[in-house]
Amino acid sequence: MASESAKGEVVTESKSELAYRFVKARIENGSYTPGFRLVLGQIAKQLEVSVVPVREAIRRLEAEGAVTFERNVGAQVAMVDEREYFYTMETLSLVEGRATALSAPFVTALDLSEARDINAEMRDCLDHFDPHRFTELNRQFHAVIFEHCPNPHILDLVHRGWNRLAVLRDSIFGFVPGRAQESVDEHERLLQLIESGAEPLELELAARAHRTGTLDALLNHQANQGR
Amino acid sequence: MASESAKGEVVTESKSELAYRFVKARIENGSYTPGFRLVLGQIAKQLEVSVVPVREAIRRLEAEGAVTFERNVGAQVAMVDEREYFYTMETLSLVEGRATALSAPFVTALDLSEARDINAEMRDCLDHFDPHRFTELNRQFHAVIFEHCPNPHILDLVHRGWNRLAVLRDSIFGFVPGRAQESVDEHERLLQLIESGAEPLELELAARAHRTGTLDALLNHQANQGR
DNA sequence: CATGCTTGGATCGTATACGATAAGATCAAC
DNA sequence: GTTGATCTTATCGTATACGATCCAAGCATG
Repeated sequence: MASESAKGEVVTESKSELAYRFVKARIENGSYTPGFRLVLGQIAKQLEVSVVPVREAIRRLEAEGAVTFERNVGAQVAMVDEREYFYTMETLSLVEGRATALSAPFVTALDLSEARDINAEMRDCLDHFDPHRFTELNRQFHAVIFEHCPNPHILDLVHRGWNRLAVLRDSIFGFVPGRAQESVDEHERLLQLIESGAEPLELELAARAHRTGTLDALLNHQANQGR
Repeated sequence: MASESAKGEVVTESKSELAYRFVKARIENGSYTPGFRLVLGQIAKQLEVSVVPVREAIRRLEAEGAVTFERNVGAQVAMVDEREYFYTMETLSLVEGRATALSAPFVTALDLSEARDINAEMRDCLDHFDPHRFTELNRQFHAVIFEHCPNPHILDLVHRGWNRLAVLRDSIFGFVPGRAQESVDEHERLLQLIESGAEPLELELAARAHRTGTLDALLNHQANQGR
């Protein structure tokens, strides 16, 4: 009874969970790019676990839309069509808007301060030109607000959307000139709306516009580059 | 080489898939009600398969939000708070509206006719008072339209929402007096809009209102019953 | 030289087995 | 009779093993 808890670490992480986080992290940080083939045995060997939990992790990711899995053939990181992607982002903005409005009443002063810290660090990223970190912080920013969302189902829809977006994160996101600055400013405005107890609808529309703004900027940017 | 294909049946269904459909069907038709405990070994025995594919199926359902799974404790059909539920439906309506608008250009005359057949059968259900079948047909109706949705990610958000709603389907849905009739009429109107090549925005709003109408009716109904 | 068949290896799919965990039952002490 | 500790059992979590499947490379045949 002493030996297993002697590990010091929190004992609570199943192998399956480990594999899940492992693969998901690599997809999100771009090590595994869309189309990358995920071989169960390989991953299992890397993590020094058997294939069973790895398989389970992969199927979870499949259910989340981050990977595709074909019977007797194997899994690969989901491929995405950029055009589809933009529509998805826009639709996601509808859900995010709602989630923001629902969460607002439960956001504490501490959260607001934390969010402002994150936002400040995002400004720094603008100067240092660190798109990767910027994107990460952006996610954290919204997470601080959404973590209070009283409706887990809606929150789940948001997370699912994020998982999808995650696959292309670094290839699509990054800095669209000028937009990142706007984005940071809009964050501050969102916080002020929350702070002042704005009407849910006003918040919803503001949050929706925040995402839509990014989308428009992205499309313009790509159009200007002749895509 | 002869023996395995001699089964006549389509060989293509993994045990895991079998288990997945099995459990999901029972959740949807109400055999497994929210809170029902899903014991891996039991299900495995019923299906005459080992626990591994069952486990995989359960985790998939977990990722879809239909069941909850606690480490070393087990799985159960997801519990839902009705209040949360209504908000979820409303938010889902936003996504469904978008999905409808995106799908419309690809809906064929054949689809329209099929949809009308389904809708006619829904009218029959009104007479025979068959809520279960009505709900099933309702899902089919929308599936006929959505199957053309050019954006799999958005479609996936819709399906995920449906999966969540499925858990409570028979306890929440069913007939709200008068609403079912309206619903059938709105379906016909939606079909006409699609047929006439209406603007995407018009379609989106109409489809959104369709869902929202059901929600309002539901809330009123429950309020009148003193809930 | 092209085409179809055979064979081999890599990978997946699932069964079985066993250790680990948690929840309830039993029993002793107060 | 209540409380607390120990024990039992049901169930989960994962490793290992093996059969099934797919893919590609090589060979035979026209």
